[in-house]
Amino acid sequence: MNTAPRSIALVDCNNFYCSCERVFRPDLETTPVLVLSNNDGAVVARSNETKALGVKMGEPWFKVKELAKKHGIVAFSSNYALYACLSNRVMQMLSDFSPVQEVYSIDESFLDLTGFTDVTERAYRIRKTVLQNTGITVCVGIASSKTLAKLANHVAKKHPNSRGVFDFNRLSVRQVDSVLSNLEIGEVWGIGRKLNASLNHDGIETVLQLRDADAPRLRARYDVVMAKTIRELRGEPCIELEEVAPAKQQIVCSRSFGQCVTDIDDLQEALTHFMGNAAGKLRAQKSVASMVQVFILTDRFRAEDPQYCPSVSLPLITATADTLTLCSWAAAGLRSIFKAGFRYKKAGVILSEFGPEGMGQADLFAPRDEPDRLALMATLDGLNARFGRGTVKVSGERPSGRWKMTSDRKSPAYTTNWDEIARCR
DNA sequence: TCTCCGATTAGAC
DNA sequence: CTAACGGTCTAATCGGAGA
Repeated sequence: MNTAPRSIALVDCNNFYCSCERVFRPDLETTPVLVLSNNDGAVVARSNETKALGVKMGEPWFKVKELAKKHGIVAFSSNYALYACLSNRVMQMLSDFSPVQEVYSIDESFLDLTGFTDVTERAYRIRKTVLQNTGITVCVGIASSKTLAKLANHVAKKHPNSRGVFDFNRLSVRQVDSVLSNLEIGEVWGIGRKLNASLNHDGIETVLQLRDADAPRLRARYDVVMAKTIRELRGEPCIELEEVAPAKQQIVCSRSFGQCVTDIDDLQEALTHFMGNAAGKLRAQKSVASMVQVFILTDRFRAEDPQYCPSVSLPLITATADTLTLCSWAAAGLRSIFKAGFRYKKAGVILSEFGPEGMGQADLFAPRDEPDRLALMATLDGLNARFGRGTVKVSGERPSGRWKMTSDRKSPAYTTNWDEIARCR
């Protein structure tokens, strides 16, 4: 009988986007830094110094701007190419420390360290290796379930004397209770704002209280996810590591515009651009889609403007991943919902109802995609992979770019674009 | 009554 | 100088429509 607990590690990069920006700007090591969402809308990452100044996650940039100026906070537009590149390097490095890895998000990996005799040492080596090779600091939380590993990571981040590693498995039962009694349920993976308030209302405030709550009663009041969370808090692993990411069921590409757009041709141009992006992702996972959805939105924050947020669903007879075909469906969709006289702020496309590429779907007599069209798409994907996204794209005639998002504070593409590296001194 | 669907909600990052 | 609040994705649940 094997009674040894699992050792599941959650490795999480600290202030990831900010850390990425600093990798190429060591002069900003002690300067407060923040990173903005697409369209420079809201704060999505803060360095420790910025957090200390009271800047909140998700705060709109226009509300922070004054404070930023006053304290010399350096703000960056988000540079996803840079973050993805550094993420890949970090994840690759982490894979050396365990045969079982789940890349959970752009800055987090679960690693199964069960069976290693030197789990804590290994965790410190992970930290050291990633820091030395990329300049990015990570924290490691370890426990017998993913939910507890996430909590352990939170403790490692918060308590400097942990030196970045915290392992529940090395604690006595009493010590675990003590730690859990000092954590609020909002820190638990899966407990968001609504559930937090609702549980508080039932008198459950600490993680210890949640763990020891009457499970059947909570199961009745909440859902199966809550039941799993409680079991995981008790140390019983019931959420397994997913080593291979399952294929997406839906691919969305949407953006807010830098300025409002009134012209159907501008919306068309934007949708063509978004569809190029979405179809590329679709082909990357070797799927074809048989549903296209298109939506356009006015600015909900301008209460004085008339609002109009239509969308349309277009079921396709023939599933496809061909950008040109998908773009013409998107264009048809747009024509069917567009009304002049509104100020549109956002638009997007959604692909869904996926099937495997090359399978022609259930209807054997349905028309197939032209083979030379497939070859064209393969060539396009190849060029974009080799020379960077956007090297080759479908042309919406008369490109105006009036729909483009604001991104005034973007760092150069250090790791992906040679020209921009050269420009940066 | 059962099931399937779309829309809505909640959560994560 | 103004006005200014992100993008993707999954799972659960619920109510209505159709079998």
